[in-house]
Amino acid sequence: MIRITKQTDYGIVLLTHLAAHPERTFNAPELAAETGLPLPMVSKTLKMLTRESLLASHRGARGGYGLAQPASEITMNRVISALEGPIAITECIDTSGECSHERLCPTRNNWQRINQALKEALDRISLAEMAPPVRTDPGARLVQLGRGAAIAPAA
Amino acid sequence: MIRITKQTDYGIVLLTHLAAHPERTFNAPELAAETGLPLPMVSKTLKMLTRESLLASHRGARGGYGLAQPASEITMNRVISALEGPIAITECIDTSGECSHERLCPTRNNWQRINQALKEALDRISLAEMAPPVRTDPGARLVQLGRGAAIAPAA
DNA sequence: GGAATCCGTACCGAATCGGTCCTGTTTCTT
DNA sequence: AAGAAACAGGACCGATTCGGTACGGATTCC
Repeated sequence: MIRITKQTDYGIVLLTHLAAHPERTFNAPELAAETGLPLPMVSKTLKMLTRESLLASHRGARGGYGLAQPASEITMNRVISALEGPIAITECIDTSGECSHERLCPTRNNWQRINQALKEALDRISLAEMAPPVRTDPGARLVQLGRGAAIAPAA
Repeated sequence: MIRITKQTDYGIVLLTHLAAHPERTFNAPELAAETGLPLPMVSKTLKMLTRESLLASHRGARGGYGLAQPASEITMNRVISALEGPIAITECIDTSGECSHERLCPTRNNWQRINQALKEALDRISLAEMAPPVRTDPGARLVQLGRGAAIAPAA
């Protein structure tokens, strides 16, 4: 439910990896190797993030990718929006005029309310917060089960 | 992006319709007619909402559906969770043990953070808030373009 | 007993997703 | 100046999911 695509998952993994090494730049094969993700997907995802200006790219030999901004200034809202495309639609959201269900459909405005709530929630989380601090205290170790990508408001 | 399915959209339309007439109960054909939605889908959606105990059903002749609880006590989190299924997974979220990416994947825990943020955002919106109050003041009329179902954190 | 109504489930076409590949274009190195 | 390294942009394909339909069964009212 309210699931993000695998590519978005990949994107976040890549971004956090970049955020963890701000001094370096990475090319696509390096990132694929270091994250364990399939190269073609990594490449595709990096392109997309660059187009949305979350990443800065450098072409040619010795080219590569780096964060376009400090990780603390990149919000998860921007990341997810960039990768999942601008909007998800059910039919009539962009038919910015009449709608045959108009009279039967008073919920329209309240979707904006939900949109807004989710948007704000994601805006409060920065990429810097997603990249885990390097833990040296063993007692504070977190349980890490694997890569997950569920956004589940399940109770 | 982070899109809900059409069925969830339908479900919310149906629930708000029910919430707007708490005294009545409706059978599936009535709801389909009054909301303008296709009957088979309406039926399917109502069943699902019943199974998740958001609706109370009554079988047999003169049967029908009604809200299982007051609209103010039903949160959008519950509604969406009920219709979109409990969880959306990318591979290894339920492989509750090892994960081959374990060392490469420090983001796992932070997904919980995002999950939690979205969950809380949706928990703050009740069904009662989605069903628009009957407006008698023309000056306060809202612009209603149609049915929409985008959950877009686009900036 | 019959009709109305909900319940479960199987099924199908269409769209989207995950993934690959190929052909540019740019830039560094020698 | 030439060639290699790396990004850029699409086209393409199989598999899954989504939107929608249909049918047989169970339950309750009249």
